[in-house]
Amino acid sequence: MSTPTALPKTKRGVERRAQILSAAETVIGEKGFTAASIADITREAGTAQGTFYIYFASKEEIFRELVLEMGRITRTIVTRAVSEASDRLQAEQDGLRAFLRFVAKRPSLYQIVEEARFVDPDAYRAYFTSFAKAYESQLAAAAAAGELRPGDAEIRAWALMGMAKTLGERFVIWEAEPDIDRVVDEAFALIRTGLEP
Amino acid sequence: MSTPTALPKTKRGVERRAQILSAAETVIGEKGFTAASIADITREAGTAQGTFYIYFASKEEIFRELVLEMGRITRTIVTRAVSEASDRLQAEQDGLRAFLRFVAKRPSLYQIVEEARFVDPDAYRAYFTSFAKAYESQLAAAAAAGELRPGDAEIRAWALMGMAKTLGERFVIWEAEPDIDRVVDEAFALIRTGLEP
DNA sequence: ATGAAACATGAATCATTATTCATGTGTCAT
DNA sequence: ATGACACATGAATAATGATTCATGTTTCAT
Repeated sequence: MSTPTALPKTKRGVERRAQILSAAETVIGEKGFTAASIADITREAGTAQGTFYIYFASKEEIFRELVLEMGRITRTIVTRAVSEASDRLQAEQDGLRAFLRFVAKRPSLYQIVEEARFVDPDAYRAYFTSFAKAYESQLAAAAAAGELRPGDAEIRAWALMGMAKTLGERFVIWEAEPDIDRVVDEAFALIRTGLEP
Repeated sequence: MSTPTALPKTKRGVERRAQILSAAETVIGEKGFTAASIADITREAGTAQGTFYIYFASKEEIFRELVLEMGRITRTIVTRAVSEASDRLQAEQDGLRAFLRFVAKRPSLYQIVEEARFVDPDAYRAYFTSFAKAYESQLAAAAAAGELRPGDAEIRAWALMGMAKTLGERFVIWEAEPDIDRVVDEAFALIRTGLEP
């Protein structure tokens, strides 16, 4: 059922596992978890169906793996983008842009994280909570340093994450030719100075 | 397959249909679309399985119905809350509060709309797009009237919707005893004046 | 070079569930 | 009050697709 499958021990095994994982990203990202069958995944990977179960205990397990991968990548990308900023407001703008570019590049992983809400709620929560924790402490530090207007860092973190998520969906995923810079500029203006005239 | 089922013609029929719809909201809201079986739904409704197909052509059809219902209710609730506001900023605050209260009251419908992204993407898009259209025109009018700082109304609408959605999930759905007023106050402060000191 | 451990295969199994249907019972316009 | 239509039943059907397994083939430490 959920015996955590051991990692492969040969070079070939490592490659096969990666092939299958990548195929799963493609297929599940396109068709969704339920519609994507193991047969679809192994066909995409170019292996027999049984091979799947050498590397993953279940369809759920490979899915969780994809969510974890997505978490690692997103955090890395955003952290790197933000680390070069001179102040916190600049970091907000850079982070948003990096995130939206990532969504444009890997829309499938974006889809997968959202579907995790239903397929693997714990993984979903962990993904956002771990992101939010880091985000929150950055915001709190910046506010304490007077770089931001005072305010609740936790609520801000989630509000800003939600904004980014939905902008990514609407203006990147749904758009044939996303204009990321325009979205970043407008959204950042809102984040920076608000709606009040 | 998808012959749109005719509406019931007797009083009993109308009641049964409503029973089944309500049971579906409960069961699908709790277990999710895939895990919720027709048997679960009819058991909850207290009818035989076959009865389901007198009123709905398929599991997908009843799901779409629930998404549409959610759309009607959300629009009604938010529109009503907003219509009493004296200015647009006040409307933002009132609308957010009304939305979060609704989420607290009907978490199942909230879940269902999010799952529509995978089960019925058209319905999902229609839900948010129709909401966004109205929201956008309100924001545009308010900006033109000088009640808001100038800015792109479409991007603003989606950014604010995204914020509300995620705050609802994190601070209402995930929280045993949501403190909606606190969330509204903090989020509104962000919306009003932004992060800049 | 070689054999034990790893890996690969794909057809068969097995469980789950949406949907149908043949046979009733209830409703309500006349 | 009654018959035509609407509704109700739940067991049978049928499709789907995850998982297993018996039988090979490949790898690599020795």
